[in-house]
Amino acid sequence: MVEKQGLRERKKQRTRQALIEAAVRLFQDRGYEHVTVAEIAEAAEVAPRTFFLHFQAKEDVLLADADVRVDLALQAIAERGAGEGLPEVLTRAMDRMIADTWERDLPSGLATLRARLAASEPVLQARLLQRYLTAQAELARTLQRAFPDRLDTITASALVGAVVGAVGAASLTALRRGDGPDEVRDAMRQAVALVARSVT
Amino acid sequence: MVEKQGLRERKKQRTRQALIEAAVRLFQDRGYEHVTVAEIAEAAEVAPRTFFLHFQAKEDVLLADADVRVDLALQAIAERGAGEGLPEVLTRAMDRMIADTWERDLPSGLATLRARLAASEPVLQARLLQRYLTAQAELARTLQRAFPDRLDTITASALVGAVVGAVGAASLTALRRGDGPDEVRDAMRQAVALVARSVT
DNA sequence: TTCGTTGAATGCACTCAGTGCATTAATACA
DNA sequence: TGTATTAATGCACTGAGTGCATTCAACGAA
Repeated sequence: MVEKQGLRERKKQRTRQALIEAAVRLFQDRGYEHVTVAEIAEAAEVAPRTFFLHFQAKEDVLLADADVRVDLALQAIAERGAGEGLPEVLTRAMDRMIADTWERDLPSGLATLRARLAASEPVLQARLLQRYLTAQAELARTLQRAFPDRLDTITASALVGAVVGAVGAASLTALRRGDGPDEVRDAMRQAVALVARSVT
Repeated sequence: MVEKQGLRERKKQRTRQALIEAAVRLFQDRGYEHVTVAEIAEAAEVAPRTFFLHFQAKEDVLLADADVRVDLALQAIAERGAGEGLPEVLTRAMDRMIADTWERDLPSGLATLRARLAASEPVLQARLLQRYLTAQAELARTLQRAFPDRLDTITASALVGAVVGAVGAASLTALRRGDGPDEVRDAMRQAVALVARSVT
């Protein structure tokens, strides 16, 4: 698993990591808006121009590894059991994503900061939800194919939009009021359950 | 209803409208990223600085009347009748927004333009989402205050997130496949109905 | 070991979004 | 009429992000 990459690649990753760590530290101290890209670069001991060699935009330094776990959800839909109905499949798919988020992102300190900053900075918030939106279309298509006689295109989109919107809003609200990992996870589950009820 | 406002206010609105129309036209012709604020101002025959007197940011020119629609929904919640339950109020609030969208945005092509631009420009997509999130929080707060014994903070957020997410996804899907105003409106209504069922 | 190739990092100059501040000129109002 | 507002403007500035040419260390083949 651990590919012994070349020295060049390792150096590149080291630079990238230095930028992330510098950014996180500075954001923690002074807030997202009050830190310039130039300052991040200086703290990481690279040229300002180098920052944009690794990240498309300032926000991306925080979202770099916050990948949307779409594959897990798609897989969960594919694993549909014989007698399983729509609400069960939907709930299982979302639970899979939530569990992964809870296990990997929420307990780690760095991820908590990311969540906190994302909850308070509109720009970050938007970028994060944008990723979920991109995933929505794919989820909707897969779900419709799994329940072709139950869902038309519009209903499938609406349903996925609803569940993603609900989970997003619930987790954001929980994070904003300072909930811990367990409460945030519960809020997300509650949101899924709410939407699942609409397709009983 | 038609307040005869002072000359100063009317002139201000005329400037604002000129900026919106110039922006829409230019965006249509050349795409969002390839139009500068300076060019919009020039086409509207005002100084560049004036643009930011009317809009906080470049993308706000496309969401100019979104605030009005949020107000419509808030008002609909406030007008809650004696025997009206949560699903009725929610449906009425969303219907009010949908009707306004259908009457004003869909025929003018503004909604289509917005959807098309948002689909092709990630930056714009992120910013538009950000605006919707802000509106969501306000709606959730108001809805919770209207049904304090029925909704906790998380459920209120999840519910509003669900309905906004559903309507957004449904309308986007309808617009993407080239539906006309009536079909888009019906798709949005269908999405609301879906979510409303979860709180019967 | 040598030498040509690759690519990460850099420097420079540039565009554009957005802000702060002071000023102008037209409207509102007493 | 004279005074107070305020929309619009001009100017100078910060900071994000890009295009381009250059440098130099790592790479790989002879």
